Amino acid sequence: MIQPRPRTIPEATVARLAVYLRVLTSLADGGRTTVSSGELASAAGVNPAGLRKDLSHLGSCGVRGVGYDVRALRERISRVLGAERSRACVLVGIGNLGTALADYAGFGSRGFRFVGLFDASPSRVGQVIGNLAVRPMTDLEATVTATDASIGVIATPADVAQQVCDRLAAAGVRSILNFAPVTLAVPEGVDVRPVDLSVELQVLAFLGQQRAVPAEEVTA
Amino acid sequence: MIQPRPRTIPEATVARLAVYLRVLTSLADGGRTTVSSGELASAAGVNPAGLRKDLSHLGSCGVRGVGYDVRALRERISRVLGAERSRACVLVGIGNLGTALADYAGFGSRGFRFVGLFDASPSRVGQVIGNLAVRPMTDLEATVTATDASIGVIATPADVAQQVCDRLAAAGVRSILNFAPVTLAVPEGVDVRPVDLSVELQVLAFLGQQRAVPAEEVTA
DNA sequence: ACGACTTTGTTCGCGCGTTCACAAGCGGCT
DNA sequence: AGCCGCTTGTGAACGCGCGAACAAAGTCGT
Repeated sequence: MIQPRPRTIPEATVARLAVYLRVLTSLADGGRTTVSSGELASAAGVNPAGLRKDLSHLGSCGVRGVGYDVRALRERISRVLGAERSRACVLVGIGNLGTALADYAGFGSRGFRFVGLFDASPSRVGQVIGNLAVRPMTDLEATVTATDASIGVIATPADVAQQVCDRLAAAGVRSILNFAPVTLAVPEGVDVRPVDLSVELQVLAFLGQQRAVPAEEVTA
Repeated sequence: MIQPRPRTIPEATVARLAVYLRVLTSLADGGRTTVSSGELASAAGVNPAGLRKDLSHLGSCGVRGVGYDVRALRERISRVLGAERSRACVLVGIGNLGTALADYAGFGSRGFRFVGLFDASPSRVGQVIGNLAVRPMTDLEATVTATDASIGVIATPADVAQQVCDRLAAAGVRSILNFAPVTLAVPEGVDVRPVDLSVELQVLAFLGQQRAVPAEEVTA
């Protein structure tokens, strides 16, 4: 009875689990103690059957005829995602976006804590955000090593993102969240998750325009 | 010769097309005139065959034995995505994140222009970002109507995001990019694209942790 | 205590997206 | 002009994720 579950959870499911976790926390704050899959699915914007399948990946935790215990489910998802252990993150590029990220309280409650903020501009160095002072780029490697940070966030201009990425990877960071509008090249064993705001907007715009034209198609 | 192509492009392909567009622009700026699929795929971080299939959705545009003409391909993708026409966007919530979005020059070059910045806080109203002044929330509907804005960006705190969303939808906005960590409910015909930074971080952290444990699995 | 209702957990079938592999086509060289 | 090598475009197989339908199970009412 060592490994009752397959150990592999689809990436799409993981992303949804994080959403469920958010919704469950909100429900718990509202005083709810149990939820049905239908209700939770509606709150998360997904299909009820899919939600149950997602939850089945982490073993049975619901009660038939009743639903899920909000607190217990939250606890279990939190454990599976590893959100209970605090993860050290470093953030490079303290512009408006970097400041927003450093300031965002939502990270702390999800198990992420910034242990270093870095910027190349001397005018930014020394500035305090949250309860952390911005440090010069020269301190990057030492901080990563000292804090054993496993996650790096890149919020720099595009033209320096690759070299920042190289330094992070060389320092031992294995996971990188990249907000710069470039595709990063990384060595084997490091994964990058790109978040490109222009891409998001363009997809959105395209879907909107595609939804608008079918009238023309009918005329053909 | 009315509709030589199927008219429907998979959403995943659209997202990648936006990336190709970015890479092509970068290549054009570097003076390149032609690229092979392999080269472009490597620069975009995807499989060469997949890239060719993606490109095939918009008709043949490459030359066999040579590759793709950088400028022509860029032009065609740009046209398909509708990036040539300027789209009016409104942005609600001018905190650090909102300021970062309003300031980001990359949107303009991709066919998006902000026509209104809104914030509930009187202290923010009047502040000028880019070349636009922040306006009070009361002006929201009038601005959307007057500019025929089709895209709304929500960068507000979570607790007001839903009501902002409702107002945008009621005013005629059909596409919404949501940075607030909540799942928005929208009427039929409106689509929302959520960008939740906590979710991104959690997925990244989970993949990293999942990659770290298989050693334990070997012992079993 | 028994029956019926509610809700979970799972299994099946479908459609999509991705990947590999091959044929067609074009340029360059002789 | 003809051949060769390179690259595109497409067809087919594979795998995965998604959605719907069914059986198990537990609770509430009588």
